[in-house]
Amino acid sequence: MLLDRAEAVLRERGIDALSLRELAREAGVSHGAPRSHFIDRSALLDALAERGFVRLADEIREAAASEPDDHARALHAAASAYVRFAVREPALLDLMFAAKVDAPSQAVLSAAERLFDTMTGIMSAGVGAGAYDAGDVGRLTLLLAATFQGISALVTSRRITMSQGEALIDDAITRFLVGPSAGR
Amino acid sequence: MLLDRAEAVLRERGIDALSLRELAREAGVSHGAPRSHFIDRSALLDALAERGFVRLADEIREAAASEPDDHARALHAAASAYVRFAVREPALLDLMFAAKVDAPSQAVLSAAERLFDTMTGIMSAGVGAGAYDAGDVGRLTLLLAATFQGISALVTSRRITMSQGEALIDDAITRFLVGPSAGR
DNA sequence: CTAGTATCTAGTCAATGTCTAGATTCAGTA
DNA sequence: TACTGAATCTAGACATTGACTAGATACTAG
Repeated sequence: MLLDRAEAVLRERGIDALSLRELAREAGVSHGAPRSHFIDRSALLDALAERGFVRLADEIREAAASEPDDHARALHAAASAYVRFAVREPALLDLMFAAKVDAPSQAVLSAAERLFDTMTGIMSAGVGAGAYDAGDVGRLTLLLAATFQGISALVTSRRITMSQGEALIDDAITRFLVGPSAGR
Repeated sequence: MLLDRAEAVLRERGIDALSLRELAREAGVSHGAPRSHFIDRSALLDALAERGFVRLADEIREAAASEPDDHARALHAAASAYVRFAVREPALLDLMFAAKVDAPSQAVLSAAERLFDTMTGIMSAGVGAGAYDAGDVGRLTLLLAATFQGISALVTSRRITMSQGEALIDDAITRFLVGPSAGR
């Protein structure tokens, strides 16, 4: 599909190299053809971001599901999956969390919400395991999302290496699981 | 200066609207004139990112300095300054932490390092106050930087509101200060 | 078979980044 | 003072791109 090819360009050569006309050329169609599918370049970018959220949500859900009996390990697996996604698709993650001047599209917003819902599910498993109170899950999930995204941003912007990122994950999750009981 | 005007365009209309030719027009010079100062559009963007890091570092240093006697309040002030910067300059912050396909320029890297050094200074004050061990400062500063950046990213990408961001700061710092003593 | 929708073609336009040759300005020096 | 060299700017050119349009073509549902 057109989006697959666009995603590959994004991955290999960054967002600046992503051109509607070049995608059309590669696909062997005329330069106006993509317009039937995406009215805008920004519509294409939105579609890419949307797919990115869905894929990222899938990957961390699956990672967490690989450790159903140990909440700490599940969190760790999810975080690791998040950072690995960031390393694999840095430009896409950038796009997903780009600062838009106008409001993000509804499709992107709901895809982002699906990611957040997935993370909420992972965190809720911790309630059953006694890691936190049910009433704190919302706030804590938000904090977890911010932490994952922050660590990933440091890695994709080349401020730290991937292995430093992994170490940060350890620190973050240790702290995450220690805090709630001691915190109040 | 040219960079001031570029920063204003970035703030008001986003990175896509930032055009060398338009800057030249506004400055009343020919379209080729900016080339004497910036060989590339990306060179201009790098210069903007560099300035952004310097300004952000100044702002959080000053914020933390306003609470010299209370480390927790200093951290809170720094975090709040960070998020306020993000709200004021979302596109600039995006630029500062953009995922580059090639390595970031040396100038940008060292400006980013100055921000990190500033945060290290703030954290080091916590050692004297007994909040953490000196040996943990490096790792904890990295985690703090990731947390600030993550919260800011959620705000600038419109996933959460600014006041939710402020609440997240509270949670993050509470957790940050509780963890170290209990964590090991 | 037909009507209507989806997709594609081909042409056009304005805007942009980049490059180049040459003019202009200006500070420091012989 | 006169000259040199660097910094800055001008003006023109070119390829590329996103956006828009009118019209052709393919495809699907009734």
